[in-house]
Amino acid sequence: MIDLFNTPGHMARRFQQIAVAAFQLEVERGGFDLTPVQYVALATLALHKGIDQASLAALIAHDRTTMGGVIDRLESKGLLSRRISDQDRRARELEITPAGRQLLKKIEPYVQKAQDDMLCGLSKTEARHLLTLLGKALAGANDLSRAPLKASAPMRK
Amino acid sequence: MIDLFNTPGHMARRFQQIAVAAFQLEVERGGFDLTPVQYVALATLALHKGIDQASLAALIAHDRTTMGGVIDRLESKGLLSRRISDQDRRARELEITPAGRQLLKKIEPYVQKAQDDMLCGLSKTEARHLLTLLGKALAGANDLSRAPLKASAPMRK
DNA sequence: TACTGATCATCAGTATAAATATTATATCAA
DNA sequence: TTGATATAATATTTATACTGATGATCAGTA
Repeated sequence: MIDLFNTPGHMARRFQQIAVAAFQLEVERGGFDLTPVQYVALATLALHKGIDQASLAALIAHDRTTMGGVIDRLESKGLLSRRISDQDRRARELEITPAGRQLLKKIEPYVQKAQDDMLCGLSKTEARHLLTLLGKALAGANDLSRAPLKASAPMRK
Repeated sequence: MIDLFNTPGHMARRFQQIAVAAFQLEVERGGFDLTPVQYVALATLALHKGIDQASLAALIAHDRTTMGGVIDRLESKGLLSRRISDQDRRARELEITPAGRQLLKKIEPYVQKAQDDMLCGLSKTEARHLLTLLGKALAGANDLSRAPLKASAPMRK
């Protein structure tokens, strides 16, 4: 019989569950209304002006279908704008709005606090060690998920 | 600016994403139709005959509401049965069916394989170390999530 | 030009996850 | 026993995540 509670699968789910809860808690404490995924998408967009949805999804290892909904919600909050690309009429060019940029700046300390919170049971050294091992595991198993992480925007062959 | 890709939050999401994908892949390869959550619920039920939904949810650190849907799907697959408790007519007593028990037995090697897959980037020693650190982090931050893990079924005050 | 294959976005469907409200039932305290 | 409180399950809403399919468009080629 498998010892469920010590499997990487079960621990992965718990860790993610705690990560989301910590994020929500801190961000709400700051008076913001933003989910973890929305934050990551917006923060990444801030660094990649004019990127399209599929490329953004690839950058943060998200499914492109899921990303559509995330973008919708960010757009309706006025945090980004979306327009059809001149170069490629299939693609939507995304751009962060001034409101989005301002939100990112104000929310950052709360996000940082949440990151610390979820590792509160570990020493500084242990925390660093955990992130290193986790990073190595992710790199090794990256291709297993539908939305593997790509180092940069997908190449045109 | 936060380095998103090395935050515990982002890594937690990726790790969970890969865990689910590895599980689906192996389980499908074995010809089964079961999600990770459904598996954990069923395997835990096998060890706790006659438990009610809320207690099962608490045992595996799941939200009560979410568990309702999971149970529904397991019931419709004929893997468990549900009846109103004699002791407490609010509660539904759950019991794994013979079909459920048989499925658990047959699916186990595939589940085990998935657990190995998601750590394929690590050596045996590193994998053990990662699980230890992850366990310690979870214990320290357990109370942050809405569905904290409880050692046993919730106590009656 | 017409064809082929790939890509971008979207849609429908299923499942997980949590928050909130409601209903039914228990339990405790006055 | 009654009234307050707690709990079990359900329903509803919002958000994430993936599968498979479709339509529009693009790039390269015959």
